[in-house]
Amino acid sequence: MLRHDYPDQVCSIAKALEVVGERWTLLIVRDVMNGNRRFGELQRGLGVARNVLSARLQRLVEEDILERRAYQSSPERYEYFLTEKGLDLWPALVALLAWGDRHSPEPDGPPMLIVHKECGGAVSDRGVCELCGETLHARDARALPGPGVKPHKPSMAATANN
Amino acid sequence: MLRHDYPDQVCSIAKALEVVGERWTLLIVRDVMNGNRRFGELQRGLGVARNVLSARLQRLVEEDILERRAYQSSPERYEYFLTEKGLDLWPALVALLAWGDRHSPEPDGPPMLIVHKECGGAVSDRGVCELCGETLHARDARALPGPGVKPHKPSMAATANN
DNA sequence: CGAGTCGGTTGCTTGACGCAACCTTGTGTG
DNA sequence: CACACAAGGTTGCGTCAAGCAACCGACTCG
Repeated sequence: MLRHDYPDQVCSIAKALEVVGERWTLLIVRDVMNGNRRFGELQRGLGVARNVLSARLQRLVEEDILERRAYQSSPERYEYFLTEKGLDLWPALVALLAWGDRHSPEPDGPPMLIVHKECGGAVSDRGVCELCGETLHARDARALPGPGVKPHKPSMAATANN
Repeated sequence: MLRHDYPDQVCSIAKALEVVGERWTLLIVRDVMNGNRRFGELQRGLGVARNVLSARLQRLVEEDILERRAYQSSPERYEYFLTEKGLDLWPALVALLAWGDRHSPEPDGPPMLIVHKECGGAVSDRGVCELCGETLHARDARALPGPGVKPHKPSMAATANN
């Protein structure tokens, strides 16, 4: 994505896409939601160029979608966590995931499942638990590897905690 | 966005973004949903470069998200309509719209409102009517200019029919 | 004391995007 | 009949973001 702004667009969809519409950004948010918090983890998991990942993380921190916290000093090492604003992207991610599952299905089934932590029910494209009917948020759900998953990427199974 | 694919990513979010994650694509879908069906309308409304719009429309037709229909011949002129697959992006657009509204609010209120056609109720970030509680789809809702709207872009008020 | 880890940065190359000009088929205007 | 204009693109070119590999500083481990 070149210039990441959409001038002359007053719509909130456009404003949202100015931030999260850049290449890799939404996938970074997804990975952090799934528990990949460190630069190296994200880089290996996504296969994104390191300089691009660096730029995205910086932008996401600036936009208050991620928070950078040191988890050790000397040398300083950092982890990235989702803020409330970042966690709030969950419904959009769930909607995109459901769309992808519906319209370009894997032969063996979806590679990633979202389930309600509390009752284990599947989560609908609207982020609603299909078992108990509750409207869920990021912290209420968990990602699991689905039947269509290929090997090597266990990170998908992690929990969305902050 | 450079190469629009995300190799090594088996997740359905990544697959969805391979198609609709390109710059302009989701805004084109939004505009078509709002009744802008022609090349010139889309180009003027979005301010996108004509060659890029051309490429996006072609890709969207290939991906079965849009359908290209002639509305006259000699000279042949075309309109673009959403397929079921395209209409099915509605929940994702609504989620992004709601996120944008919540986290980068306009001083005068949201520039675009989504309402349930049948009862006029506001639509939540999950695409659910807040008045009657129904879970909605693209055809059940309509976009209206909101209080924060600036002049010149009446197209937002059009109806989502196919 | 050399290799590896972590979290980046730097420099170079590639290719998507923005812009303006042009094209084709047709209508309307003097 | 010439000319302007509309619609729906296509073409060519310059620029800037993305991809890639190499490097760096601080520290640990064998």
